[in-house]
Amino acid sequence: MNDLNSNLIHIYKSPEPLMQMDHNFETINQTNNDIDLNILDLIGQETKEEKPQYKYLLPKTTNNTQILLAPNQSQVNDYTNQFTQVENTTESQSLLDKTKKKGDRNKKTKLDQKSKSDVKSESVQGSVGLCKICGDRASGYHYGVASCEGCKGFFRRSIQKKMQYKCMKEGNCVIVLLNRNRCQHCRFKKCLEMGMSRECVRFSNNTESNASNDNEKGEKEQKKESNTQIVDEANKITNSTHKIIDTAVKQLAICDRILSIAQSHQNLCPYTKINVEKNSYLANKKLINIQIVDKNKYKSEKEIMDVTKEELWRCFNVLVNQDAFKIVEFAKQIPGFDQISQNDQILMIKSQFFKVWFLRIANLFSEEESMKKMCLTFESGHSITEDQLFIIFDENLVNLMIDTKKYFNQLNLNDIEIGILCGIIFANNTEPFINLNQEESYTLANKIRNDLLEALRFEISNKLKTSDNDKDNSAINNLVDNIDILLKKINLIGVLHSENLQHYRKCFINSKIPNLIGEIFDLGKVY
Amino acid sequence: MNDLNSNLIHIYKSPEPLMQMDHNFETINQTNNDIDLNILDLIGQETKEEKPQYKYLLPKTTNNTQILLAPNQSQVNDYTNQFTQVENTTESQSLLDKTKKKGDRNKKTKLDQKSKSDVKSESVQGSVGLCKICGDRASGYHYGVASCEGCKGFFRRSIQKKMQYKCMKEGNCVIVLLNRNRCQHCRFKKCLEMGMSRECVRFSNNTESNASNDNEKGEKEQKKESNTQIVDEANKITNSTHKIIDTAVKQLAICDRILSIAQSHQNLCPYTKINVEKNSYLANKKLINIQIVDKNKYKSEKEIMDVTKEELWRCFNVLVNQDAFKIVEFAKQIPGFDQISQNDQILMIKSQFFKVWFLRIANLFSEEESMKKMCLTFESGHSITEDQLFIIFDENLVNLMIDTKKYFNQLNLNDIEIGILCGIIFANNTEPFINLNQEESYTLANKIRNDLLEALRFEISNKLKTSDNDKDNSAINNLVDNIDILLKKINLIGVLHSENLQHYRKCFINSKIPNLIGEIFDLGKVY
DNA sequence: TAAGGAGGTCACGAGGTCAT
DNA sequence: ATGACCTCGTGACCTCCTTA
Ligand SMILES: [Zn+2]
Ligand SMILES: [Zn+2]
Ligand SMILES: [Zn+2]
Ligand SMILES: [Zn+2]
Repeated sequence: MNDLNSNLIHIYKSPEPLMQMDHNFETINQTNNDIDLNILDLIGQETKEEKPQYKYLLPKTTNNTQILLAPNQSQVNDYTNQFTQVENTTESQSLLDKTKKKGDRNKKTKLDQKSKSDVKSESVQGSVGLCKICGDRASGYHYGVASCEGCKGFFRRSIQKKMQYKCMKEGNCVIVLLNRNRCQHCRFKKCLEMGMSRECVRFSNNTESNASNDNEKGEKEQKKESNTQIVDEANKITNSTHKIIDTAVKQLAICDRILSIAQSHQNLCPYTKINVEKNSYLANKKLINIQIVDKNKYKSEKEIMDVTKEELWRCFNVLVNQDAFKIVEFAKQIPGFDQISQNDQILMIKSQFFKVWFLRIANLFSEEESMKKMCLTFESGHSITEDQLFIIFDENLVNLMIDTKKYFNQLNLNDIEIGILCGIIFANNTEPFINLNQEESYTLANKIRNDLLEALRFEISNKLKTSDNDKDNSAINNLVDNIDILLKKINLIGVLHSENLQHYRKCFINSKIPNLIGEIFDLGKVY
Repeated sequence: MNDLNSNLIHIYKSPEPLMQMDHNFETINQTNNDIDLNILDLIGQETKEEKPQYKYLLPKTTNNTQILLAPNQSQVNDYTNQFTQVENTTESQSLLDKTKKKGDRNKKTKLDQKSKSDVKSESVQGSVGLCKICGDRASGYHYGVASCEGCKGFFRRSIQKKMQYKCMKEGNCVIVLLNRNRCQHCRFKKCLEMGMSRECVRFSNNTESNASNDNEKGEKEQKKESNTQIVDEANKITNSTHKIIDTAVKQLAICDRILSIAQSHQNLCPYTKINVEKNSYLANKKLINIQIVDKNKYKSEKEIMDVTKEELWRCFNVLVNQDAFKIVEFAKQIPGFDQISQNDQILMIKSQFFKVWFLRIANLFSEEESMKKMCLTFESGHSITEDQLFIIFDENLVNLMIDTKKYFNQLNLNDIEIGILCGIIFANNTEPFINLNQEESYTLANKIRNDLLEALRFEISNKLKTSDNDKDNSAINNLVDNIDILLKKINLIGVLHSENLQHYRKCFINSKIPNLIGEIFDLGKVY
């Protein structure tokens, strides 16, 4: 019967069965299974009744069909469902679980989501490599095998609920990231094949577990997969594609961030190039001039100076106060800023306010042609001269402001970059946070800062984009470094300014200070 | 009031108000609007009561705040919104909204007894926006597209039940919420157009901040004129990034398609290189030998030949029949094939069967060393020689088969490519469809074909990938062209074979033909 | 204490249900 | 047939716990 190479001999016996085959030849006769099948059985019945032309088994014989299609059989009609989970209704327990969980869900509070959006998956990546089951990025060794969160969870659930899966195809589905959810049976099978085991002792011995894994891996992989080729390729493509997508998504996020903050800035800062162009404050410049009418009232020059100084200081504050609203609003619109506790939002605004204010208005801190002096022009058109500034503030501060402004000019920043920088300055707060857990505020602020730095770099590299790559990078780095210097200068301005404030807090206690500015600068509170 | 360049003059009048400003200077006094504001008003109240230190307006003065933030105020909320994507419910929103939003952060805080529906609707709307198909409120991403429950269910039913719709108009009905139930055909069409697909399940899970953003962003951007520069730049980046993502997603879909069809092929075709290697049919080759025992029974040589021919033909059919089940099954597993109406599925299988069969078995249609003749080996190990084929079929057909086989060898296709090609051949059907609206079947078949061609090209380019790009493309194009020639040859085989069938239909009416093959080849029906 | 794996949590979206 | 609502599997993220 099993003679290799033995030819089959058909021996003619009688005309009725024209030819007769020897026993061996039965193997190429129709097997029993085949007898009644026709296309419709294979294609499956449609609900509507038509097509009498394919009449074999047209009446529903689902059972027959099931039996007859032995090999691939039970799924014939289910292939449509191949994405659904076969679901074996592990009833009672799971139902209980669910209802309970539902209760929990409602309890969910704000605490988690702030942290949720933050960290994302990046923390997990790296070291471990790829999931042995599906090729996704592994998050560590789970149940003895390097595997991803998905396969880990899947295996845990499968064991916990004692799931019984059934394959819709031949039980040899290829499992890769792309399709790992399409066949639970084969996924579970592969988990086992790869050596997953719930009993796997947790911290037995690293080397041991590694070794055993490797062994099993070796064995299994040999057995496994006629289609390693396919799997490898799929994994390769999937991974590279995911990388591309990750990058692109990240870019989109950055772009989104830039757009957001740039718009906020443009809308809330009257001193951007675009807004200045539109409104021409400079053309409407109105210099502030303070004259003491009756000088005799005062005993000394010094007293007159003090009075003048105080009034200038007051005017300055009134003018700054008008910007203050917008600056505070801008801070609030920084993506992520509102995640920080209010205490610390206020803290950050207070500590960084003057720096941001300066950077915003730097564009309108320029030389008055007629006077050859620097002149600071506000939105309302009122201007304060360099000389007046020297009256108001410490000499060092004003000099630093002028110096910084010059440096600022050299960098030739556009509105977008300035907007981002304002955000960075806010996030750069170095005052100790006062929230219950400072750490959280610190983390949040740091995230904002890093995100914005990333955005800044992206924006810069976009601005400087040319055909030459290498040159770009150095140019970018150069500009970034210079911006860093600028930030340091501005930071120093902030420091000097707050020193100045100390003086005002002591000397001009009764000055009428706008409330917002008063709060920001801690003025009018020291009685 | 608007004197350009008019300096403000502060005239000292009395010591009490140390200085007095002229009218103009009032403009740099606090405006009424500013009077009551402090940081907390701007930052917004936190629910817990703390911080007495910022006492201005600590009691909720939401209305005031609104009024006071006069200038950009109504937008102010918008800007904030743009980060959280809460749509403007166009109500008398304002700070109310703001506080609500804050609650909203914690997405499902049902503790807030408020109106459950409110919270829910907002959160739903906020997170995904509108249904891409009908404009209703989307309930999430379904089948890859932001869509409402209605469209989701509609698409699911359409797929599950393989519905065939027909448009009563021109097939270009506009689908909106109000009329979405008027024309199923166009609704389904729009679902597909918007990218709904069962295979394309959304993968990236951190769409929270990105995916939903971009569309709405786009709308908003158009409204803003002020900073076209930013918008342009952002749009440019966004668009290019989206293209990247689209490409990547498409790649994933292609990869999925390849994976799916390659696996089906591997599972259902015994003649793939891998399967042959595993099972070594060739080693078990059993030649079919038909001998007429009693030659005297027949009058002429011709009669004997006819008898032999019929028996060989019968054997051939039995053997092919065993493959037929798998071939039909394979066809059904072609992604998208089950969307076609059953009539036309059957039509396609019937018209393309022999071509696919040949391509599948081509690998085992090879020269028998001992005989120096071509020999066709089936899964069961039974073989049919070239000579026998010449008996069974027309000389032209057999010659073409041999020629095609040689050409096939030159191309050195791998299993994956052959699998995809089998799919392409099925989809290549040129017989007129018999479904009520042929157009639909045609469209579907064409889509399958194009998808598979894309997949084939992708697979080929992957296979041929080297460091050199240009060379690749020409190599790819070359191979694609050659495959095209192969397909044409195979097509001709199909044509010749069906001509041969005509003959058998007439001459061997009483042959016992396996049912499936009988139906596929329309045999045994012509009484 | 840090590292890292165990199990738990819950938003999300798949398919299902049933009053309309 | 439709779609609001339901059930439940999935996996990214979390906390807890063990071990070095
Ligand atoms: Zn995995
Ligand atoms: Zn499976
Ligand atoms: Zn819809
Ligand atoms: Zn229509």
